[in-house]
Amino acid sequence: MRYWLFKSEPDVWSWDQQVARGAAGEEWTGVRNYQARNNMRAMALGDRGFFYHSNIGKAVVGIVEVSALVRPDSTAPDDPRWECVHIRALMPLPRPVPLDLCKADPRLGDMALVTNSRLSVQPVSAAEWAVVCELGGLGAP
DNA sequence: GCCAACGTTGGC
DNA sequence: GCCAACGTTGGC
Repeated sequence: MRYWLFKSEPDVWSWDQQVARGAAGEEWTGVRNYQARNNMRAMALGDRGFFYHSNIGKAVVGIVEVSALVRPDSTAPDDPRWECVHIRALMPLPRPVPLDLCKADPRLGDMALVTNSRLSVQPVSAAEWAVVCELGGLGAP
């Protein structure tokens, strides 16, 4: 299983809205960046991802799961370049992990969230995944 | 609201 | 294929 991070501005699409979709999940529309799209092409069913609130909040707030493989983005019907996966909410982080906490943690120095702030769909390493989960109050010993 | 960083577009 | 101009993202 691989790990990812999905960014959303909460006034456009928030964690609460994602949760409200339940197990049905939701199409992750709107990505118009090749790197981000390519990351979605690399996703497998059941891959996990962080749900990150950009702009407002600036924190990792929850965990999602890839619930449908990449397919054409329904919001770009005339442009076959753009594709997206579906994701569903699994659980919130007991404590949201703010961006500045990620920046301050030396173990996350290479995380794309820290080094490439403009990429909206990012890969997360297994080590980074474990650190953010720990900071968020999940799976601590 | 500003602006730096970055990606994309299009003229040459 | 280069690169200047432009647009967008997202932190501050």
